[in-house]
Amino acid sequence: MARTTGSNGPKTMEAINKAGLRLIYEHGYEAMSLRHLAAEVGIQVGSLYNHISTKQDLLFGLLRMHMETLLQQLTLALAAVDGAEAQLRAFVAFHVRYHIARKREVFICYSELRSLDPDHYETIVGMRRDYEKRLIGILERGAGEGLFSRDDAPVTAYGILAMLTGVCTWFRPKGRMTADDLVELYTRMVLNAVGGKK
Amino acid sequence: MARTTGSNGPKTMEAINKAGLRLIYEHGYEAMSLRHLAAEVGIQVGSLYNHISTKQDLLFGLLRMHMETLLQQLTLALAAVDGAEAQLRAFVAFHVRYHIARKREVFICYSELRSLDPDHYETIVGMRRDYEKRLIGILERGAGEGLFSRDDAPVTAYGILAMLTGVCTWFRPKGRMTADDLVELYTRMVLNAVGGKK
Amino acid sequence: MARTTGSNGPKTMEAINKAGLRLIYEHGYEAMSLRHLAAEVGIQVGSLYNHISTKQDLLFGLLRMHMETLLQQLTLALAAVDGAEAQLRAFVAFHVRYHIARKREVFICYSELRSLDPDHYETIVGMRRDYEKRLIGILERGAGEGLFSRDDAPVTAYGILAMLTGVCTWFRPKGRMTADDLVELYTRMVLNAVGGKK
Amino acid sequence: MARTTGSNGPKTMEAINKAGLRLIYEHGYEAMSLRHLAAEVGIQVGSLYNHISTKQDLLFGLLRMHMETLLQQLTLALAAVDGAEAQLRAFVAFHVRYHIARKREVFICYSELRSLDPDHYETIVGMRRDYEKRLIGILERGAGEGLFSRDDAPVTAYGILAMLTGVCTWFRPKGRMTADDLVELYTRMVLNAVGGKK
DNA sequence: CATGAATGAGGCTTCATTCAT
DNA sequence: GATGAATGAAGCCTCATTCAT
Repeated sequence: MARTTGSNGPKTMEAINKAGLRLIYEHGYEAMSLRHLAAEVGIQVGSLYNHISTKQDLLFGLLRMHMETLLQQLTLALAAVDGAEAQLRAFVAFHVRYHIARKREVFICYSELRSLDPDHYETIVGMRRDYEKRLIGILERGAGEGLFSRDDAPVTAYGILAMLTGVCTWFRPKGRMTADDLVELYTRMVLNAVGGKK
Repeated sequence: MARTTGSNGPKTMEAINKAGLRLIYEHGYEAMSLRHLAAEVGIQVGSLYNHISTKQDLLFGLLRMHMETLLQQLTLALAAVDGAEAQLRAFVAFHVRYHIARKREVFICYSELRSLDPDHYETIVGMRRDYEKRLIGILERGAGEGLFSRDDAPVTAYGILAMLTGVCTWFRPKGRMTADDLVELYTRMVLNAVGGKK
Repeated sequence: MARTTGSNGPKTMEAINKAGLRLIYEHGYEAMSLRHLAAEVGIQVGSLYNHISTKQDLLFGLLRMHMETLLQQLTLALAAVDGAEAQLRAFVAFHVRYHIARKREVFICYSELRSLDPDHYETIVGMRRDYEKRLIGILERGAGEGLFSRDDAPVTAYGILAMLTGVCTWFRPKGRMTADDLVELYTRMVLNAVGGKK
Repeated sequence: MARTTGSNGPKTMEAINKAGLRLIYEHGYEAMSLRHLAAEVGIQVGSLYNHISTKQDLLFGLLRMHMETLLQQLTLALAAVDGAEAQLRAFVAFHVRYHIARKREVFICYSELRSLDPDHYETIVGMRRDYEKRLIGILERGAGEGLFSRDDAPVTAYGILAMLTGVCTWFRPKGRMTADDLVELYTRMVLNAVGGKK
């Protein structure tokens, strides 16, 4: 499949990352064999090692790149707006859209954490915690301003994140609902869920 | 660990299920070897086959048993109450408590779906769909009675389920929050999220 | 080759050791593949692992067993005689005969030291040093009694050992010389070499 | 190590030989990878092939160069003296000093014989036999003149060679003994060992 | 019911070598 | 002369599964 003969260095690396992402998503890291990956890229198994150092490194590379992009883009998305409510809206919209667009990266970043070496594990989990702290911060600011409920902010955040992240499990772009509809619905649900006034 | 030498038939099967559940939870189905499992149970690899027919069957057995229990207990929990709101409260309470108590079964029932043979996959996914339908039914009834919002019930249900199920990822019994606190908080959040009056 | 079908456990282990010894002797540890070894034994490669834990362990097992036997037999050989000269004669006779009889074990015990893991290396080298000390002790006792020269005993011992050990490189049982002839000649050379009177 | 970037042709070849000698000495021919060698030289693997034709050729080149030098130098050393005893003394002194000075070349010339292709093997072994014949010749001449014992000259020679060659295994320049001391001691031992008068 | 030895496939990784640039 | 990407074979080792005892 996808034989990119005559491909040069960078192209091959890119092809490995792309195919690797898909195969890990579909079969899981443990279940994906490098044989399979190489076949998908259109090279010999041994040739993979001109581009990656180990199978583990391939996984780590994918997850780290994902987390870096995620954090970067979130920063951009939140920089644009002021006020706790607007920021919560922006967070929900960004998170949902990003998770729909990159459902495979997101999925393996959760499901394959346990396949990481201890060091790599710590790195990724640390980045994830940074991400969560952004939402927690918004909730706390909102609660401080009397906009949101004063419930435990981390636990509230975990609930919201789980709910929003769930979309990459079931959302289908051609389903009953558009991404816009979904963002609107989930924004309303989240605002209601944390709504202090009432 | 758990070397129960001299164990007789049913006890061994039980030990296999218990150790299998833990090992699959900790390492994943693909990454768990029968050698590992046998060592944990305290028997030789070959002896496993006096109790299970294949590795795949062990997984399927665990997942099916889990889903059967889940559905059964949900039925009991919902049978006790009347009215959409009370049923929604009962659902949230049941789901959260059950997922906290059986986090390993719940986790592998999501994460190892892809490790199932096609037939087994259909069976388990079918049972899961039954479970989801119970919540969807409650939401629709509540919407019909004007208690809940009239948003897309399945999508709303998916959001709620994802949020509630998330607890088995992060909840620690000795953490800041008791299970009761958590149930209360999440019940409120869910009711707010679907609350139609406003 | 050498298909011992229907062979049971201990027999297989023995066959592995025997074939392993020969192959390591002929090709060297690094150059001997487990494929090759398994074929020689008449089993599949994977089946080797029912008897050995790693390739390294196979090597270590062979070397340790060799050194243990060597030390044991030397003790027996020296226990039978009294006096430094008689002991030196006994040492030479024992060493030459043993090294002729077990030339393969002896050879790999020198040549494959570097293939051992650090721990295993220390163990074997330690046993070798014990062996050398026996000869050094005899030389020192003899020198003390005025029978042998008073030259540096360890260096003298190394020279003697190298000379005697050399036999396993070139001695052929059907050659010009019998083992008895060889023992006689080398005994005389060694006694002359260390002879103090003069 | 030894990264001599910008090295030109002959220098690179020299660096390859030097590093190759050391790596083969330390790890063995089979265990030394060209990757390892290239890294040591400071070039890429592929670049090695601008200087050597195969890995086997690298080995053969090292061994042949060693044997040529050895034979040449021996000729020089023996040309200087007359008489069997003086020649034996010269042989011992030369052999010990050379083997101390070039212990790595000497060692691999024994240990890696088996790694040579049949043709290369014959060439090197032939040169070795030439070398041995020089000592055998001396012993026979000495025996003919009544200076040495009339024992089997080749076997006597093998014993002497083994003893002398052993030095490259254990001799340390900063040890208890200087090279001069060693030459003196071993010369005496050898003369005693072959001494006919007595 | 448990054992341990066997199978055959397949896992990740390294290797010597080639060759277009 | 050097590079780096590719090859294809082979390395050690682990796997799920079977079966005679």
